[in-house]
Amino acid sequence: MIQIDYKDKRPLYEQVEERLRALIIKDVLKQDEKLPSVRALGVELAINPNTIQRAYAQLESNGFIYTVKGRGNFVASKTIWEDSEKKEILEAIKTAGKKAWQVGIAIEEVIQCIQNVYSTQEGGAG
Amino acid sequence: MIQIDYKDKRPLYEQVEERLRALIIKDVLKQDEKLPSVRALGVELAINPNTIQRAYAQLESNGFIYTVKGRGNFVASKTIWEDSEKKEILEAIKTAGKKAWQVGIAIEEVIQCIQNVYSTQEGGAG
Amino acid sequence: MIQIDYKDKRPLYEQVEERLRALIIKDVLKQDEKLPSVRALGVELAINPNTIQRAYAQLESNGFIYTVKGRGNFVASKTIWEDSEKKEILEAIKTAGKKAWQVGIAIEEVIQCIQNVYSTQEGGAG
Amino acid sequence: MIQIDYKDKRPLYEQVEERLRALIIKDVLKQDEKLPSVRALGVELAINPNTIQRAYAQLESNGFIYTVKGRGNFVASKTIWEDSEKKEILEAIKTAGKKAWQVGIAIEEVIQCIQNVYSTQEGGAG
DNA sequence: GTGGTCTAGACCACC
DNA sequence: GTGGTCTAGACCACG
Repeated sequence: MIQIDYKDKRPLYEQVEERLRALIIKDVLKQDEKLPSVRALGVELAINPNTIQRAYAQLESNGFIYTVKGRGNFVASKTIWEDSEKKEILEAIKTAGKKAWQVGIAIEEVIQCIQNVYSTQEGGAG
Repeated sequence: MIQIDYKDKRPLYEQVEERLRALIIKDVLKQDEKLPSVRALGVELAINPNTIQRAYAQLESNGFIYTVKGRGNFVASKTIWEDSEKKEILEAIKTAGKKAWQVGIAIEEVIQCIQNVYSTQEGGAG
Repeated sequence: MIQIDYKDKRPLYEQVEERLRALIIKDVLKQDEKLPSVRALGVELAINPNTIQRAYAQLESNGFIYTVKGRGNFVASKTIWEDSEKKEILEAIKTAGKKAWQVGIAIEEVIQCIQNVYSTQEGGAG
Repeated sequence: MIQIDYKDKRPLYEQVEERLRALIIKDVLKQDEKLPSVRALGVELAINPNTIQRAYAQLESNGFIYTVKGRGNFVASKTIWEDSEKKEILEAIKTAGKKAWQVGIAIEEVIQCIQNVYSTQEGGAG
């Protein structure tokens, strides 16, 4: 399902969280679909279930999944996280843009870079 | 000179490093200008000199400052870090752009956002 | 595991770093093998764990090992450092060769010296 | 006469020593020629005379110059340092060669590298 | 138990 | 005075 990179310096739970969030955003995991249990995913990734638990807790508090006691974890509706996620990403773009301006990168170069990304993604994945 | 945010969860030395790097990039600290001594800055920020030392060491190994034993730390020439810094920033923009594409933000909105940043910066500071 | 030379004037962390790097290069420490913990090696060498920590940090930033918080330090893949290491060594040979030329050592003598080293190594270890 | 690089991390006195040693080895400074006084060189390089003094002391203890109280410092005879200098350089070549062997650099490549240095030097300087 | 950060205080080399 | 190293001891985050 997902892949752990032990050479990544971030904590494991953060990696698990990021990977799952990506799957949800890309709609690989559909709304109301059940996620693997903490134990199952723990076994699959050879990771302590506590670590998986923590990743799930983060995802829940960010609105990406919801938990039903005794049943498991399920993908939440897009409507819950979509707006805040978009806002966060635009914020990141602003910050990066500011830095680009500071080191004197021309706006044309930045826009060119963005257009490259979009055309590559649409061509490669779409 | 700089300000520490104790609510920030990143390590102190990283904050100090980031703040000083920003000052150097914005050309507030000019080439060959002397930085405050580790002890002086330590006192000013109420931080242990060792922590300042670590920040300076990082800045040096990234080419932003150079150190002369017994004399102090000085701002290095732009030419040393300029290229790698630009590359890093464009990389950040790519990453952010990718995420924007994934959550379905239109490219026009991203470009609009960038243009806002540039016009604000040029008007406000330039 | 390794040996500290207190007559050596270089800092302790640099010695530790050098010794471990040598073990990695010689393939005594294999890829993904776990290094001793900072505390354990500190006890073994009668050195403060912070000093070991610094050596490990340097090795990591040079790509010789990778660190997983809460797990330990592990030997990285050769492919990461191999090229830069080779370049560095050839640079050292150039510098030494230049000096040899300056004091008037004949090229034949230098080559003879190199050949001795290689035949000794291949006979003694290989 | 010589040039100081403030971005060089080695102590100043070591740089001064190295530069002067190079001039002596290359025979730019001939035997029994007078070196500038510590004060004069200090002024020229905008360096504390104590630092120059230390460099001269090192050069003297290594046999490259000799001091006559009240007269100044003079270049010593080649015969004094030539042998030890050669030995030291060959030692450096051995060490570098050993490292080259360890990372698997072919002996042909090392020899090629040496030959390049020699032909370049003889062509460029002679 | 693992690494990572931080402090306080010491000592050294350099200028 | 400057930076650089080292120690001892503490606390935190991670698994």
